[in-house]
Amino acid sequence: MIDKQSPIPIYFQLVEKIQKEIEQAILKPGDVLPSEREYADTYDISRMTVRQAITKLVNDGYVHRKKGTGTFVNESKIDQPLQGLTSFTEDMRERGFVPSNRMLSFQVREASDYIAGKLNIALGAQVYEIERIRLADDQPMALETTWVPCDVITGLTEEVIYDSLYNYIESKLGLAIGSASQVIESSIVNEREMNLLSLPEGAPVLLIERMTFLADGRPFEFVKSRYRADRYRFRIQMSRS
Amino acid sequence: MIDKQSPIPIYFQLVEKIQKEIEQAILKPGDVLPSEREYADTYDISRMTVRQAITKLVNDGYVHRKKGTGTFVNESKIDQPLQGLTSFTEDMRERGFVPSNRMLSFQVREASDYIAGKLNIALGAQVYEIERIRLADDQPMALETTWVPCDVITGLTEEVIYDSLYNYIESKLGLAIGSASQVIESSIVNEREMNLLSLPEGAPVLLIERMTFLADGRPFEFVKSRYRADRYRFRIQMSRS
DNA sequence: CGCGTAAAGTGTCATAGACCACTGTTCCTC
DNA sequence: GAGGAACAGTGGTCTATGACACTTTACGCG
Repeated sequence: MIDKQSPIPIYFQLVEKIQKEIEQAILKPGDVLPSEREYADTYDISRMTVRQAITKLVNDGYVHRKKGTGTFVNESKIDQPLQGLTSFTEDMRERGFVPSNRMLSFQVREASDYIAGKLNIALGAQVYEIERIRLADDQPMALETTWVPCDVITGLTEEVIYDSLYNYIESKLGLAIGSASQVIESSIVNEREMNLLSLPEGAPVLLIERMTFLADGRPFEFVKSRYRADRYRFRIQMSRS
Repeated sequence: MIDKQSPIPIYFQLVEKIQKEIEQAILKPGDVLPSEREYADTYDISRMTVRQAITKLVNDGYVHRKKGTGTFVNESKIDQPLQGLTSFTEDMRERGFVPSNRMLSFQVREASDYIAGKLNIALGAQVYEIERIRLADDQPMALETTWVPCDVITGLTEEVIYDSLYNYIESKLGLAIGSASQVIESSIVNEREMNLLSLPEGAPVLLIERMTFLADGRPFEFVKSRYRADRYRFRIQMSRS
């Protein structure tokens, strides 16, 4: 288990061992770890070395110590960066739904003042404008309009859109997606949305505006979505510092 | 300088001493700290104790170590909680509003099944339940109910709440806030909210549920907020990977 | 049976010494 | 002068040990 001859420090071997046990649910949230003295005896190493290992696990958010009681596995692994930037397609798959689209319109047009400003492109530059209904398990989930500058994302077709825009950008164009800035607000459906999303009058919807940037900082997408509030909740993880 | 008889641990006295020197610019960014052995000699303490102090400073982002070279003061610690996890108070200040509260109720009670489950505490354990109206520039912005387990956050008073809970936890209790998980959804005001938030019937509100965790993984706060959709938009930044 | 106290177990703090790998300097050789 | 080897200093790792404070459990007294 612990190889004293290995060039890998002993304390680090122990860190990895305990991490693995937590990930494999051998040690579950709330469980007590063996005591420091016990680890020291078991592996015939110094207690200070055990301490060094556990201190690292504490700093990494895996466990916490309780004076006079023991060391316990934490509830939520803070470390897991599972909650990153995802597309609708990825988002729905993660939630266990089968995502699909109903295309309403796909066209190339000149950017309006508003859109050009958002995407930081010249007024009147060409953009793709895509409007579609987003479905999850064939149920309408959201109405979405997307604007993409033609000179940044080239060769866009309806087929690409049916698959996954993000996948196309990363796999086919070889561009790295960097970050996104989103604004979320609450609203009431208008008449058009009522019909398209099969909602009654006065139903609440979640408005999400998203600006997405490539890793080099160029904006490549501006999206306005209206999600059915009865079917969709937006989840995020955030951390201090 | 270092008092071995003090109940304050030696390593911690050293941490504070070095922190002060950095804050008072006696040690400037880029400067080398005295070596571990030098500290040990100067204050006649063990090198391991010095090491413990410096390790804390490394974890807190004050300094970094360079093998075979020395320990250096980091560049100015950028105040970073910006796009991260912020309280209502911090959030509003950032947006240029003056935040305030109108307390509706403040009590200690037994956790309901639902709340105990959320906060991962024993059923019937004591929690603070705080309900208040959040104001920005004296205009009602949100209705918020907060549950805080008594055994995790001790000594909570109305005065503390009027100031800032997060500030109290970090400054007074010395606990580090770790991460939060939020769920955002859209809804329509109910009658009670209508009156308290001065909204017309059928107005949309943004529901935000937040679970907040200490750095050690313990949940310390569960909040349900209802924001006026006409005044509040939720902004987030996220990045890939 | 209840309550307090003792014991056992835990993390916390601290000591002193040792060897290692890495970095920068100094000095010697060619 | 250039190159390399030796050296001194630094952080990184590890051992072995001890005292202390806090928490839970067990026991024994009343």
